[in-house]
Amino acid sequence: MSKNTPQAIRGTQDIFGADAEAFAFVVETFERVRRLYRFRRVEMPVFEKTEVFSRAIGETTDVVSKEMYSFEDRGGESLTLRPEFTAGIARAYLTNGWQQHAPLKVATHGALFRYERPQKGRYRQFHQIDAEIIGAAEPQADVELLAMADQLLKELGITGVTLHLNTLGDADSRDAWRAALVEHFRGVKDELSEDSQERLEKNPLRILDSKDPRDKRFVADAPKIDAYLSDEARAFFDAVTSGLDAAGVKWQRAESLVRGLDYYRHTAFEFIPDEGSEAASKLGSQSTVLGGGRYDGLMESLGGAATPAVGWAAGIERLAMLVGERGDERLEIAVAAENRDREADAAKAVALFRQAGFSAELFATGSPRKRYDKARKAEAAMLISFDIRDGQKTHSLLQTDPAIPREAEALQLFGKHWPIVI
RNA sequence: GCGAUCGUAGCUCAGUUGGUUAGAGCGCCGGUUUGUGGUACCGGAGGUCGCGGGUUCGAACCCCGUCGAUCGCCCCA
Repeated sequence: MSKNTPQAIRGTQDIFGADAEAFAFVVETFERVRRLYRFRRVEMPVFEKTEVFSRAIGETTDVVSKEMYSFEDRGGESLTLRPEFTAGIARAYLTNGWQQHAPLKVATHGALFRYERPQKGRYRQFHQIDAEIIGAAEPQADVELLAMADQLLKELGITGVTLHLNTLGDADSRDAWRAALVEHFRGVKDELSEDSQERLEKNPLRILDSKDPRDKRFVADAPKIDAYLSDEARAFFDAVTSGLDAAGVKWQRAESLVRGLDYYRHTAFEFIPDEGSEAASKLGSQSTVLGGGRYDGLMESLGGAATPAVGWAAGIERLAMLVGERGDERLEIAVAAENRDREADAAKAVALFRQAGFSAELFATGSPRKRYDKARKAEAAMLISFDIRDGQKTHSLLQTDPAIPREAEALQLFGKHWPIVI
């Protein structure tokens, strides 16, 4: 590579080959499943006014305080490349009067941006699929959303991943629990890890899933959310779990699962690879493959009326790492021109096949005597060769197993123009 | 932001305690062989050894810096 060639931006990816096929498979499967659940497709802007994210996600979160790609446009307005979908969708809901469609089920996918150090399963420009139900207060909405996530993972063929489920309660429950946690950990502050001492001020809930052994001792006997749940919050969670059981969605309770963003209430969940599973090793140190929850307070933070909502998002790259190798689709027909004077015929044949809906590839460059071998390496279901031998135009056909559907049709089409010799 | 490992041909990698003009396989291009055949052989193109400085008679190799990649911490999808 010339030193004159600009390099790609750190943390961006040029996805190609098997990785690109796996990526496309994830998106295609998502599109199919979201139609099954009647989620409507939305397309969203890639950037928004910065305040859309800072107000919705929370000023003190890492995402807002240090990971946003923000810049001023020519009018001096602060804009930000979306670090997530939910805030932008909430803004669109309010801006466009989508209340008229409530309860509204929407789905989207695309690129997101976060300024972080890249590592396995983690990029500065990454991609997510996303599903939201807005304007639905009932636990059935949570159940439907989770059932869709569960079915998606199954249809992707992903195993060894389990739904971890928790409730953060309503606003009052969450605040009371938070206060109790702060009190509990403040008593042993000096013995906590440095990170957790900081978390005590910024985000005490996060101490619960600290990996540091110094913290784990105190996490075990920390106050549990269950003791602070209001009757309504408890009934809501019970309805979600029994709904999941009825829908056949396997789940496990994760009392210390909290989600990083400020707007979550009630249901919070993540799909996480089982420890020691193949999925876990494929993902490196990234664990969450799909995560989300209920965000009943978010619309108000953007100046809208209180609107209950639930949603989730999943990293396409992470899912793609779990779906395994997906090669290119098999070439149906390879056409070789083994003589320069047959190149026109070969090109014509390829055009005919393509117009009839067959995938076809032409091999008519480089040394004529090597074109057959090149065509052979394409491993097509059918190989047709044009040549001239002893002054006679010849056509040969090689078929390999398994045969393609419509094989007879392809042969007939070819036979209309050239005699076949087998 | 912090830490560890790594940068040699388009790709995967050799390269001895520092010692002539830097190598292989694959791929690419050409030629020969085979002639219903994924063969074999021959040849060719392609590298300021990431970049900059230092040590040395001499650096791909040692030292410093820098850029990049990978993996981990934090956090997250």
